[in-house]
Amino acid sequence: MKTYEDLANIIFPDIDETIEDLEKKYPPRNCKGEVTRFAPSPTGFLHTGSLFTSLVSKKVAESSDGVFYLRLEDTDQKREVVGAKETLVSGLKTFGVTPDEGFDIPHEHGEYGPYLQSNRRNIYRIVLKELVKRGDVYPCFCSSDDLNKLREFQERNKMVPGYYGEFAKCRNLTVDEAISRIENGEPYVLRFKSHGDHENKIECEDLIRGRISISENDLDVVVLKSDGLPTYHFAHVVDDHFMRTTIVIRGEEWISSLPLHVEMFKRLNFPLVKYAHLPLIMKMDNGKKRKFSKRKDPEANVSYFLENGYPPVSLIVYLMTIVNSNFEEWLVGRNVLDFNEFKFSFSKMSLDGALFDLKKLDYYSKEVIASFDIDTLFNNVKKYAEQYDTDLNELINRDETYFKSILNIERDGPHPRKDYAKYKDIYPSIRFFYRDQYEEIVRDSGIAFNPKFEKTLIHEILLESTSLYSCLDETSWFEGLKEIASKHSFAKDTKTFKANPSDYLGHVGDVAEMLRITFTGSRRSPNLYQTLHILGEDEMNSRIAFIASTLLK
RNA sequence: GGCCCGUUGGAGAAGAGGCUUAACUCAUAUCCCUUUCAAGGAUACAUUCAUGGGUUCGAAUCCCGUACGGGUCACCA
Repeated sequence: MKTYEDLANIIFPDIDETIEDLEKKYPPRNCKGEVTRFAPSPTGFLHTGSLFTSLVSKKVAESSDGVFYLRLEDTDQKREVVGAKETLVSGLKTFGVTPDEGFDIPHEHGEYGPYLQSNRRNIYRIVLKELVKRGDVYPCFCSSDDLNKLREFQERNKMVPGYYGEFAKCRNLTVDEAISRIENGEPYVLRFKSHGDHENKIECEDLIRGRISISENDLDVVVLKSDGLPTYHFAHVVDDHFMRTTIVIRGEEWISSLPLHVEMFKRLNFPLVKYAHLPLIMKMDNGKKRKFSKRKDPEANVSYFLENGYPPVSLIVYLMTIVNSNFEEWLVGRNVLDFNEFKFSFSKMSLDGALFDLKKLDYYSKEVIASFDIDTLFNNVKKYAEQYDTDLNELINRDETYFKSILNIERDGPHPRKDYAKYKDIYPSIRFFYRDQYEEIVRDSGIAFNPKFEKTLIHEILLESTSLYSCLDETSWFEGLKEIASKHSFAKDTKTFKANPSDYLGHVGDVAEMLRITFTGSRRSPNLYQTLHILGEDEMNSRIAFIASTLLK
């Protein structure tokens, strides 16, 4: 007659260490703050929702003088994607949600590692060995086929599906039988023997939701898969205990497995961590709310924002508006770039999923871009262009100083221009500054002067305007423009014109438009005077001559 | 379907029994400013808090039911 101890030794012949040893190896931290973590699995890109979760985790640690670490949950090799680890690490860095400790490339850092779950195999096996000894974990030889049949049977009979109670066949196997099947080479998994009863309710405390009452877990879940790696549930309990996490911050989708986790903590005699379950970020789809989807929503991938040239802080600021409801009010009257000084609190967190609002992102992104000083802006744009925007990059490389002066139009003063929500918007609106591009614009879309005015008149005004270049400042330049306008029977300002429209051909605005179209090929452009001086006198004259010649054809 | 969580304007939301004529931000609309645009300024936009009932002198706020939305039921996390 064999014992659980024999079983444990057969399953884990190489394990000598105990939970006790692990407790000594990973002692409680001497850190007064909260210990939080971000624990993604390397199955693809950095998800916008994950960024949100990690942002909150980072904020909580930061505001309590604690630790925020990164742990990679790579226990599902089938889903693992090459390069995903790097993407995750670099993603966090570019968004400024940098961990204090944990997984990193090339080397992880911290005293509580390894921070890559596949390297923690032995830790799980040590804990598991003890659980087998205690009879809390048992081998299960059911095939996925058996499991499917069980499930179908349960569904047919309208029973709760799952491996539990009387349906948990392998839980009642004798130790002798289990041992002989293992020795026969039969594949098996390890399951946790639940003591729970579905009829009993337990109360769980959630930092955001308060008390949640849920039925006890009664499922004998798999804790060790046949490939020797643990499942999420088990790894979560072991890792967050030995890495000394104090608050587990994760998505709302985990609430339903909370009873299982609570039961495991109890049976392991580990003090229960605190939990905070975050609302999911949602998306409107055909009038229905649903959670962000990897496949359907490009914005679910954080790189969407990078590719479009949103400054990373813009996304973070936007996410902050969802994180805490009082953030926006706090921000009023402050510089957006000071967003980091905001104090996070769980109580100001909403309970239901927010719809992702691109328009609001754009609004804050304009604020962010307008708040950058010109050098920062220039460097950011340059980096963006190098990576994602070849057209823009080509223009920048022609002459950086020239490009910088374009970027800097109307950025001084109390109300800097806010025309870009993302760097992708830059190229189409500034390319007219470059001669070849300008000619392309004129060729492709033509020159559309207001047909109200005679071509000869436009021609005359254009030629006269060349003398204005020497004006020393914008005021005198504009005065000069008014003189020209007035000379040709245009009102000097809109008001005068509106008072007696029949007395005039038009107003200065019409005259300015002629110049604007001539220089930029468009009726809309940034400040004309500054534009003119960036182009330079020669270029101005050349463009006037170019357009003027077409007028007299 | 079982279980869990949630429900205040188009969106994010404040609100903890009387101070709410429901804050603040985005969006939208109109007006002002203005040589165009981007801004900036002003105003408007929920007679009502999913719904039905209850508790109370008094409810968006407390209780119960209903509806709706979301999540979850894997050897995925």
